[in-house]
Amino acid sequence: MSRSTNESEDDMLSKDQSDSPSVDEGSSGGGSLGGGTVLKKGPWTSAEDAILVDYVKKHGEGNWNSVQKHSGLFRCGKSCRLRWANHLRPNLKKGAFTPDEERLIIELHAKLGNKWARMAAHLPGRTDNEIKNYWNTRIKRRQRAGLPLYPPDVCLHAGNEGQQSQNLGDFSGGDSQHHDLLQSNSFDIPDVIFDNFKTNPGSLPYAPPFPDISVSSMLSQGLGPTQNYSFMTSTIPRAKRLRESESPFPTYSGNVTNGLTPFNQFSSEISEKIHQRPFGLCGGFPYDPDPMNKGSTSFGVVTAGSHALLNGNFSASKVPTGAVKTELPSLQYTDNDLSMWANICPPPLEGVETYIQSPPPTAQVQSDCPSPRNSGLLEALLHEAQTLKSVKNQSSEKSSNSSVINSAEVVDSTGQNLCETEWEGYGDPISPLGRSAASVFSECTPVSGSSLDESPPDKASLPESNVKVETVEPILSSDWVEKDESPPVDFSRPDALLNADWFDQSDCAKDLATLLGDDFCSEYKQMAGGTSSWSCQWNNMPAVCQMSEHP
DNA sequence: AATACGCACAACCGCATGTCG
DNA sequence: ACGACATGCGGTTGTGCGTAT
Repeated sequence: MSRSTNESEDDMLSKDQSDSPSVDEGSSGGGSLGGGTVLKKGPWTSAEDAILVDYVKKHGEGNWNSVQKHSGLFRCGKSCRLRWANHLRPNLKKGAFTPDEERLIIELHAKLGNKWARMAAHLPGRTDNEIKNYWNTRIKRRQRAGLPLYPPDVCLHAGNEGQQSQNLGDFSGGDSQHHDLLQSNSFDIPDVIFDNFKTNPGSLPYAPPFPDISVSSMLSQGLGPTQNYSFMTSTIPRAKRLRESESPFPTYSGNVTNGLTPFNQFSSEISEKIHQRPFGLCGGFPYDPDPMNKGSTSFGVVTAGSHALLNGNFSASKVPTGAVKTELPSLQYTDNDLSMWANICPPPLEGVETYIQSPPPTAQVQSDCPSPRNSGLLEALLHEAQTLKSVKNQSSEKSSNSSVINSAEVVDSTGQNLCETEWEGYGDPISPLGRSAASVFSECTPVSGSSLDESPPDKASLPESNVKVETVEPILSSDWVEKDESPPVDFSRPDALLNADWFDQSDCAKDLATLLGDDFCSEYKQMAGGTSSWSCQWNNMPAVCQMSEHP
């Protein structure tokens, strides 16, 4: 931002002032108005800026097309508006982004996706173009380095922050909000959430045991789980954020104690975002809903913005059927994409096993399931929660991992990819929520080293064939770590699959490891071995989506 | 010193949306 | 309801600078 075209523009100034602007059709070319007037294009000169500023002072913003008429500027209204908004507008903040701003951008992008204008609304003095440029260069850098787009703690915060922010009002009108965000210096998870979760240590960290109640009714009644509804955010343990403290991203250690209820915040946003971002609260993440992209391909759904690309884990064998954009964080589904949900939505509650065993879900379950398309994101959440709940119930009814093994065997016998089905059990691959666990892994993998942006990926040096799950030390619970006991398989945890014996031995495990990336494994190993705080995080995790008010 | 490359930035373009007659 | 117009937004491209080779 420090760069200014004015210096070079000044050189052009004399020329532009002496020459008719209409003939400036140099390298930048020129446009023409209907009347035959050739509109100038390319860099703005100081003189033009002055003219535009003067015009705005006199006439105010707006009526950009009349600028050319009244001010003599040979610029189209669009160009004038852009110039004003990005450079001439008062209170514009110039210079590099501060760490706080960078952090906020990341947070906002995690929430909003490529909604630069909305993000800019949270960054006083910054323009959408600035933010966009910053982000684009940033993702290029990270993409090149094979790093996840978001710092792990951002993944953790994103949903929560989004929830919090909703109580502060709509984004569009949320000047107060972004001030709060900036001033509070607190993107941390409210401690109240963690405290709450301590009372529910057995609850699913990312598998919300939603009660069988209508989400829409919850919305309509304005009630819902309060502090415990932090579903996706809590999938990223705090330990990751601790690691993040070593990153160039500032670590926000303050506590958000605004007394707001995340669910209320969330729910208030749902209706607004359902259509534009069916991915939902965490849909801002450019996560691939399907960690392996298999669901996408198998159902012919293009998951634009698949982060597999960004992570360098993209498999050529899984090229989506459509055009793949290298970056579409907002992951907005097309109607076609959404329409698929109705066909792949597993039945609630008891349907998981059936769902897992069933070959193509398309022919399966749909009737009872409120599809995200039909009923909105929250219903999708509910659906997933129910699915997860079923999984958990199964795993608890039987011995810790037998149910999944059975499911896996069944699936294997049907020829369906175990990994796919297993992950589907945690979320529809195409569902906007399907990213819940796996995509978090791929996206929010903690990054060791001192720089998230610069540190090269470890995975690059690891041959895929060497990816063995047993090399990945499962996230350890501090209890049995100290006791040197074999940990029970807790399928409520994303790493449970890696810990399970079946996983070690299955071919799909290798596939999964390959698809998730070696960094997934190695970093989990790092987490397990590098810090015990990670293991503690699961125990202290907020009861994701657990509604204490609705046991 | 010359070149290639990456980065940051500015600006343009196309499309979507809103407003008004 | 419809079309024209204005505006906003996001994606993309062009350009200059700094740095590495």
